[in-house]
Amino acid sequence: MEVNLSKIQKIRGFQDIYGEEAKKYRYVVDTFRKVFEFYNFKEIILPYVEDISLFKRSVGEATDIVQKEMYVFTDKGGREVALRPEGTASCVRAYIEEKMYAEGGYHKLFYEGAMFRYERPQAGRYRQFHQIGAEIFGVSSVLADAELISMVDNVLKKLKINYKLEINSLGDFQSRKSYTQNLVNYLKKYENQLCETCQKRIELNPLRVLDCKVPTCKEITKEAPKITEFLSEESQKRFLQLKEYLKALNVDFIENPRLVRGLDYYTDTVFEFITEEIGAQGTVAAGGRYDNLVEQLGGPPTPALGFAAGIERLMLLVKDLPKEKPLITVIPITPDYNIQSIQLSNKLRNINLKSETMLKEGSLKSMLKTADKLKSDFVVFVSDKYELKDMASGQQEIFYTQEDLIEALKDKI
RNA sequence: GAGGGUGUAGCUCAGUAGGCAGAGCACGAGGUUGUGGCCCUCGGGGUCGCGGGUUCAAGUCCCGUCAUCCUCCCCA
Repeated sequence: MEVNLSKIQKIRGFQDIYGEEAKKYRYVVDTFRKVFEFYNFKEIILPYVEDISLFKRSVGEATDIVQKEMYVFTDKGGREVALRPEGTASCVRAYIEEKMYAEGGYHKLFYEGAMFRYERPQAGRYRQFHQIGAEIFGVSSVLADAELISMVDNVLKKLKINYKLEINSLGDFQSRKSYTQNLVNYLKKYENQLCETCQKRIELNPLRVLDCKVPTCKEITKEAPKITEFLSEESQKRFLQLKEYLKALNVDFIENPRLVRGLDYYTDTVFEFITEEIGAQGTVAAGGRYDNLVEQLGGPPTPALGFAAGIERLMLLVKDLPKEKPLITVIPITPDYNIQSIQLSNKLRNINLKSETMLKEGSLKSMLKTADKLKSDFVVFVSDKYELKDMASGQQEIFYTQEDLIEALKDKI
């Protein structure tokens, strides 16, 4: 078998992120991390591979994620494992496994990294994609819901992107159950008018029918019972309070009674930050409360909530990146000045100036051209003197000592 | 899983009716023997995504396949 190395390419739905894109990635992530820090969230670094049943039991056996999108394999020890398709499940598992509940108080955690879902790639969707998210364990107060949503709102504002926030309440387990029953009864009356997928949804995931884009389905669900009518008194109170807190925090939101989320574990608060600027995959961040999940996965009853943001989708919306430090490129006029040049570069770096030594040898003309390609803001020609060139204006100044040169540079930067 | 668009130089793309593989930009050298961007000259670069078929002859027509983009489904 002949193998042509030149033809190896990245596999479908995976990507190399480099250059400007890598900067955007870093910018999005760093913006979140800074805000997390001020909200006193602590980082948790989670495994990429988990026992497959973790996702079956949390995300939901019936969901598409579990049914058809997981990267599953058997390891050499015969374990059925999966590349994580989302972060909350692992985070909950860790919370229980590390017995964080025993430490008292409550826990605010954040994570970041790759997730894997075997789907057809399209705009803003990859098979390996990246999320950054946060979870709060051990708090039932609506204050937590409000602060979490407001925190995401803050980050998106810092990133200067256009979005809208939709919120809804799915109610507690009981109200969700009685609502679902009512909805199913209603939908059954119109079953043969619904689209094919919605007909299946009646059994599998009736709430999702509310989200259907098919016009006839929309028409039918318009008159359907609304979840808000089925909320328990407690859930209603919570939802009212959430809205009050959000207003107090100057967070603009839209109430969307049709908003349901795809994952099984949500209770009460759900929210979605949506944009219309990146095509069909408009959700950039989403989350909600999941008060039963910790217990479901074998931990003590623990109220919890969280969110996750799609880094690639946010990258599509980020327009301008923060300004970078100006670049000073040091060019030895002949190889005789190589040593002086590398020493000068080092000196500049040690005083926190960004410096590049011209590593490509050639005519002075070609070196200067390369310096231009590297987007140098300044060039220093090193000979028996130092000539500082401002690349934008083309003006040059001569210095006879490195000290004088550095003083002049400091003034300009 | 279903539907549609696109694969020709590093990049963006042209390639008419099947008849020698092209342009612009980028890259390299020179014009300017110590100075980038503008201009001029010259130059290096291609398994035309891959495999098969039709034909005297295929980038062009046919079949398959892979990749990519977009849409549905679903999700961040």
